[in-house]
Amino acid sequence: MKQDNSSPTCTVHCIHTEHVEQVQNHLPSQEFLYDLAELFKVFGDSTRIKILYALLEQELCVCDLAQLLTVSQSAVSHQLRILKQRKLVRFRREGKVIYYALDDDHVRAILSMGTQHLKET
Amino acid sequence: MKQDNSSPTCTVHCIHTEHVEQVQNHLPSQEFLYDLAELFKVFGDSTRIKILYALLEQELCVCDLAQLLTVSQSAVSHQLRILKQRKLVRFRREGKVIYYALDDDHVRAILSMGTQHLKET
DNA sequence: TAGACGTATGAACAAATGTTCATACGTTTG
DNA sequence: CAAACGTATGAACATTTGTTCATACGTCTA
Repeated sequence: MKQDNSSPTCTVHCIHTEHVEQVQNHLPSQEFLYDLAELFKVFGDSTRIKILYALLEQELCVCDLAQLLTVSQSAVSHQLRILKQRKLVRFRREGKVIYYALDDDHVRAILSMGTQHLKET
Repeated sequence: MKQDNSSPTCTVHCIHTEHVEQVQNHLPSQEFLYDLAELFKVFGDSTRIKILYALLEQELCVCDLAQLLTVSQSAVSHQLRILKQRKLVRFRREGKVIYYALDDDHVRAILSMGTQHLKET
């Protein structure tokens, strides 16, 4: 996250300047790349992955998820909040119970891409 | 990562047992879900995302990447090691210079799925 | 073969992240 | 309306993670 223009670390020599410039022109904005990383970060936790896979099957309440994953209600709730923020899950209230479900078809696609990569490794 | 069978946190009441059991039967193995999370974790860092996007354009050496991303050679190298471990990039040596390139077509697919999700949010 | 250069890597440190604990909130029911 | 229940949330803590710094490794060249 830091930048050091003062020291000639290596930045000066080597370097295929044309390549760098060419790539630079085709690179998406810093902001976009940052957002993209933030999105994948959400998939980068096994508890959340399990939640997503579970909801892939059917909608579930918080308690169901807690039991299914054998983690505390609090932990699940915290993770659901993150998934909610990223618009990956949605919820509906039915009395005291809150049911969560997937909010996006891309979830399925992203998970399956990851799976394919793992299988071919 | 912990489990607490002793306390009746919530686990006892509520719970749609049939739902939980049904989902449980369709859930992939813990190990697989863990590996999947580990894979996405690699995509969950903006430096690595930038590297991948850059290599999407063309093969580059470590110095090129360092300059392109304005991070130190060391930092890039550490990140490349992680990408290598996950079989996301490969490299070839040409004298002193080492060129990195994408090693997998899924990278492109995964990035584009993420992009689509961001666009629709 | 010694020096230069590009790259890799281990240790240390700072920042980010996930869980736990305690507690608050919203809804239902007696 | 008070108690019970399912869920949410803030703070604290421990772990993980990414960068930096120093240095080692591998290749080329004088």
